[in-house]
Amino acid sequence: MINLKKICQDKGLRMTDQRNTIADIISELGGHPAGHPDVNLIYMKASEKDNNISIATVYRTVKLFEEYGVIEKHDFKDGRSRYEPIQDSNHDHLIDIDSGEVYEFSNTEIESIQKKIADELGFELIDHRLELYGKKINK
Amino acid sequence: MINLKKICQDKGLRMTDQRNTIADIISELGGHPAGHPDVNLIYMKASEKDNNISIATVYRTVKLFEEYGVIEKHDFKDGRSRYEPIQDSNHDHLIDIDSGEVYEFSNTEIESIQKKIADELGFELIDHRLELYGKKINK
DNA sequence: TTACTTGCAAATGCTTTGCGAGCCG
DNA sequence: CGGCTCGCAAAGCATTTGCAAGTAA
Repeated sequence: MINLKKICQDKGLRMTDQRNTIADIISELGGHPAGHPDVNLIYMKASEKDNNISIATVYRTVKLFEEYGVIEKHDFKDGRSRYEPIQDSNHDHLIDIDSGEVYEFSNTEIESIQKKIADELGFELIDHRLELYGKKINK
Repeated sequence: MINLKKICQDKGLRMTDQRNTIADIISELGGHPAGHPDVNLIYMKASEKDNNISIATVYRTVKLFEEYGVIEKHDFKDGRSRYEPIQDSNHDHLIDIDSGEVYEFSNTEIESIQKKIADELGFELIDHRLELYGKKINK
C-alpha cells in the first residue's frame, strides 16, 4: 500500500497529527474503485479518528499535498473534487455513473494519437483529461 | 452560421427578447476558437444589446437551452462552465492554455479504443470527456 | 387571460481566508 | 522566541432560487 505519510516526511513536510490522519486515509483508499475520495469523505473519515478536526484543515491539507506532488486532484462530472495518491504511471479514469466508483486504465495508443492531434493543430501537448463514463454490464 | 434562434423556435421554446439575444450571441461565437463562451462573457455581450438583462436570466437561459438539446455545456479546467451550439458530429477539444481558445477535433480511432476499454472493464460506454491542453508552437 | 419569464436579492454549495490561539523546533 | 498550524467563523465565487411584477401567445 502506498504510504503517503512517509512520502510527505521525505519531502520535508512538517507532519502534524491532522496531516498524518489525512495522509493515512488517502493511502488506505488508494487506487481502489471506492478510492478517489472527495474532501467531504476525507473529512468524515478523519472525524472518526479525530473528532476535533476541521474541514478547513482538510481543504488546506489536500491543497498542500497537491502542491507538493503527493496527491492529484480530479474534477469529474459529479462536481466535487476528488483526490488520489500520485503514482508512477499515468492513467486515465472510467467512472461508474451509478455508484461513482472510479476505475483506472492506461492506453499508450490513445496517448500517441493525442500527441499527434495536438501536433497537427500546432500545439505542444501539455496536459490532457480523458474520462469515460459508463454503466456496469450484467448488473 | 448556426441559427440557434430558429432551432429554439422549432423546438417550441417561447422566445423572449432576452432568449433571442442570448441565442444570437452564442450563434455568432459559433465553433470558433474564441467561441465556447462562459456565462459571464454571454452576460457582458448581452448587456451591450440590452442593458437591463440580468445574469440570472443568462444562467436560466443557458440551462434551458441545454435541457432542450440546443447547446452543450463544458467544464474545462479553468473553472467556469462554457457553452457551444450542439453540432451534428461529436468532437473533442484542445484548449490553448495561454489564451483559453478552444479548438475542435474528432478522431474515430480514439473513439473505438474508448469503447473497447470500457467493454474490457465490463462497462457500457455512456459518455466521455477528452480534452487536450496545449501551448502554441512557434509563437 | 394565464401560465410562463424576468429582475432583484437572498440563498446555495463548495472552497478559501482572516484571525487569534496553540504547537513545534 | 518565531514561524507554522489549527479551528472557527466569515468571506468568496459561481450558480440557483423565491418572489412579486411583467409579458408572450
